[in-house]
Amino acid sequence: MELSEVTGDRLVQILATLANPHRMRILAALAGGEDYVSRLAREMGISRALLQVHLRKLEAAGLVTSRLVLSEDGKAMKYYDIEPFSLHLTPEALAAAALSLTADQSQGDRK
Amino acid sequence: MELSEVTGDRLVQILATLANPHRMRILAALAGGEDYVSRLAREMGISRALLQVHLRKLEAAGLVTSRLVLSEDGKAMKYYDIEPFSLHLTPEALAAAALSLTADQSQGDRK
DNA sequence: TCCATCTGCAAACAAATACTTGCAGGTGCT
DNA sequence: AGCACCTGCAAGTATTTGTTTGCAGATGGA
Repeated sequence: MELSEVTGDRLVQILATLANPHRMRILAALAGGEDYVSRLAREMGISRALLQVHLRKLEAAGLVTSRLVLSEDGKAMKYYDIEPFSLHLTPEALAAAALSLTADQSQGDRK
Repeated sequence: MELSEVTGDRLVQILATLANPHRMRILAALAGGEDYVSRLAREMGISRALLQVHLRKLEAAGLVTSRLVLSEDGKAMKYYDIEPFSLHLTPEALAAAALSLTADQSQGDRK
């Protein structure tokens, strides 16, 4: 995914998603190869529920993908993998992205 | 500012700061040249108080700088300017940054 | 003096986020 | 049946973030 391909709104979503220690560490972990939820939670030392919440956000932002795999012993495992991206942030790039921010001037038109 | 120069924690701060429509538009406006608070607020159509809050965040993140200028007619004007940055975000780069996240595993050790 | 401009900030409220806890369903093995 | 795995999600609470409103101080000119 390239910066030139995303709208301002989507860029905001992506940046907000990346701006979190847990999610950053999750990406770091997945950078070493795909993994399934329970195991990843154990490796990171966080609860599965918490991990799931973050994984859902990462997936919503398009930063990771998931697939359900039936293991040999019948267990359903959900594997997550990184969706490659390359976002070169510069003042000019952001200025360009800002042009495609939705009309209203705040964040997600409140009321 | 380069990605390799910032710690994981600082990167989180920077990304969180960028992940906001108002602040993105402020940067876009400043990309066209420095400006002072009141004028910028008028141009953007937002309140001065709101703009100030966002400018403070941008400055705290090191994305803009400010200087107080005494205009000819004696008014004190606060000019803001962009602090150039170039952050190339990739899974690998984030993984590297994640290594320097502070020990605790959540966001800003709560209690 | 009154008005227009510039600045700054805090208090109060609204809304979005993060996290925990608890419950639910599934398989297979002993 | 009971235990060890796997999954999913919602309710409740704690915390952070965003925004408005209101006040305050300064200058210069009519």
